[in-house]
Amino acid sequence: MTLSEENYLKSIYSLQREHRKGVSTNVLSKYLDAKPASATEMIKKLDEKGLVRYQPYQGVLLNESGEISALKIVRKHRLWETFLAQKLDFSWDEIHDVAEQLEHIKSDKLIQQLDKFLGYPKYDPHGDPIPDENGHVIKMEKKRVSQLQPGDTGSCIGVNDTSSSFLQFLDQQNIRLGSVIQIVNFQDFDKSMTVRIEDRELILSQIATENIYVRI
Amino acid sequence: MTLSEENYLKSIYSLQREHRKGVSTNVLSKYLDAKPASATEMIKKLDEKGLVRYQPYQGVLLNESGEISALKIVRKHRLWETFLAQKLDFSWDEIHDVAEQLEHIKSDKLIQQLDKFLGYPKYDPHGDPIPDENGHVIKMEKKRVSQLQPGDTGSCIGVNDTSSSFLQFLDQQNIRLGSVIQIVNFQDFDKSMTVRIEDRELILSQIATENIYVRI
DNA sequence: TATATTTTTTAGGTTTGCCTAAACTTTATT
DNA sequence: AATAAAGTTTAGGCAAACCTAAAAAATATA
Repeated sequence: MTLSEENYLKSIYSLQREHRKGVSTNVLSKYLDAKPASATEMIKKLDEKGLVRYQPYQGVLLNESGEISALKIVRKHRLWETFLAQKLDFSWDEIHDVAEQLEHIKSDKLIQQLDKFLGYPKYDPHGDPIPDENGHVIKMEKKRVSQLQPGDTGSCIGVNDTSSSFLQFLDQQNIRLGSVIQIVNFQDFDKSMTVRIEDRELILSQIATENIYVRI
Repeated sequence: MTLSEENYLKSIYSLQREHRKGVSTNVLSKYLDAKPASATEMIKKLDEKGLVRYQPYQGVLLNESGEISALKIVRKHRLWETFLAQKLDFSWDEIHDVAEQLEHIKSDKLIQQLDKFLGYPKYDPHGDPIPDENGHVIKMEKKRVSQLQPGDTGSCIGVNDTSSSFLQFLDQQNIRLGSVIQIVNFQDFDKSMTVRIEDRELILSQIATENIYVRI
């Protein structure tokens, strides 16, 4: 499997959660920062290889073998993220780009041994579950901070936006994995929230609250 | 720099030790398992980029900036080899292929942190010196076992042949980095040697003695 | 030295993955 | 329902890195 094929599979995997009826060419190409024509081309290739279900104009979804392949890449990505954070002291925002490269290294033994070396972690540094060797993932009940009510409390388990500017913002505000977030109140006019983290209060914009995941 | 360019640079670096007047298209293409025409093409590209000195029909050599680039790749390769051997329990013969992939990952911070994590090693698992950040390498006086005389003693610091069959043979014979090898005697008819390693004697063929490096 | 052999380069082709522009479908609007 | 807008596909190109076959240069041999 080529690097490009792997990237498309992983992208379709991420997008099909929110696009249950099919990931459109447009959405997929935007996600990958490519043109729609390129996406169409690759989708057709993956379809011929039997990794996706695709009807022209109707979007694309992974089939069973495509999902297995995608989960293998996700597993590698999350194990490498864990390695970078735990062993090499990478900060949240520095992790992504490098893991994106490392996930394409081809060696079963490498991943096995890395998993062992890290102590068989269940979650990556963003709080996302790491699929096991057979592609099984722990299902988690994630909520966005924006879905909480004043008075509710949750602990931070991950983010949606992984842009480095957002991750840097979180670092600056001392919001990290496991941080306990309590909703103090909600401003209707701009949908921002005042929250308490550790012993101080701060205001998070709507954009911010929609991009932080918590477990209650 | 593309993956292919990096592979060519690294290959020229390795080959120019033994081909001081210039690495020929033929030698280079064989080393990389490609056709001579492909090598010519890439050499011309590297020449245009100012990384090598090249005269048609006269072979190719790295110039200063090419050497710096090559040493950066060698540094990455050897650090990854060290990681695989020390932290992930890879055996000698399993290391090479994976390091070959890992060496192309682009991230200065990754290499810096990896170096630190490994405790700033000076030598890789094959006994080759790891260039520092500025491309400086420790020069070592390596000898082949075949160059020793009966009575001489050396400690194993590396190998020339890195084929997995040879590395497996060394594993089986318990010859590893740091093993102390003493020459017991030399058979003239087939140029094999009887050597003592730890507390037992064994016979090494000419091929074997030519492919094991020691420091005296 | 002339010729044969080997090595190297050039010319032209292939595949992968991207692109733009034009044609075609689907969806939204009036 | 007809038309406009948006999204998708097709057609034709391009660059990188490989290839084969033929031409050209260097080296070896008679």
